[in-house]
Amino acid sequence: MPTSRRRHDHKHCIATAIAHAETVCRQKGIRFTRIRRRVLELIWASHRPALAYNLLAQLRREKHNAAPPTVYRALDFLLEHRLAHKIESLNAYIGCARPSADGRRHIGQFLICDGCHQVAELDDAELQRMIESKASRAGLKAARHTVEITGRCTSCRR
Amino acid sequence: MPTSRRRHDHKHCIATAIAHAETVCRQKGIRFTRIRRRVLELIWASHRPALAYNLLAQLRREKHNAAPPTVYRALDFLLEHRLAHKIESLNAYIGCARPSADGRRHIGQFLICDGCHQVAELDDAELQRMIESKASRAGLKAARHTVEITGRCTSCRR
DNA sequence: CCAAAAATGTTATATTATAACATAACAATT
DNA sequence: AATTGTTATGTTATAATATAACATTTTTGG
Repeated sequence: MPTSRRRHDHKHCIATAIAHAETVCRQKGIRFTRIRRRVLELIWASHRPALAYNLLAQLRREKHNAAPPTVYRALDFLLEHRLAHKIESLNAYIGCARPSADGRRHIGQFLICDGCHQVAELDDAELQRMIESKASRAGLKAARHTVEITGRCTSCRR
Repeated sequence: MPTSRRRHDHKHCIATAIAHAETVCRQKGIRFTRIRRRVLELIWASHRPALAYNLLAQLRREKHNAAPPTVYRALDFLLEHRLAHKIESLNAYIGCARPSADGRRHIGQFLICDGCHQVAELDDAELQRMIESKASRAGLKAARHTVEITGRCTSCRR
């Protein structure tokens, strides 16, 4: 759980994520609009997964006419381009911490702490290979996977 | 994907699952009531995950006053005692195919076919060990995990 | 039987997500 | 600058998933 290291410079996390998103969007020729950018910033406000309606409430402070589709469309965009991920077991959204600048297929695995609710992302090729291999042996050609590991992080165990 | 084998005797699946549930409940001294049994039977009607409100609609045919809590309570019971599992990426429920008669902690992994929507369950110790080890190395003591692998089963690839 | 505990009934509502259609902004071309 | 197609956003309504809260019934164990 890298994010539990004390006093990490979180503004730097946000800035990096946004800069990366800009690069990706420029490269792909897709539009990083104000709404999409703002939603991504709000998601990155912490290392805890954000709920869609919380994002909406925050967005509304600045943008009175924001509605559910406003947020869900932005989320769909961010998920599609892997700038964010959905944590299925929480129905919540988190910024992608393992951007792959290249077009490589990226499938994360998530570590969720029960105590502080922080989430860290792995992108472990060995684990992915084992998953694909196990699936294949059972007759399924894996296209993607959801891996969410829940427990207690080091700080929360102290 | 074992369930895609031709003409498997599905009534046998159901009967086995119900018989197992009876055994488990007797052993644990918990109550396998009519509602709980019926919901488990409905879940086992196929190897596809069942949606809670579909279960409710079916239940209502026989039990006019069934309401959302009727189904969700039964589901909670079945999940708690690991007679069923929730597929998080689908918000749907499936019967547990890997009953452990002993009290052993059982955490499944799921194989989901995009084509026929059937789900098979693994209970792979090696995979679980790798997951726990990767989590541990990243500073998380894993307590449980959600592993849902999506792709195409053998029959659907033909 | 009686009291406590567990399960179910009942009503209402919270939370998450999408449908459907209208309008606006943008981009490329003339 | 006007035209046109495309993408993004606005807007209203509603679907789908899940739980809260409290009343009543059923079961269990003394």
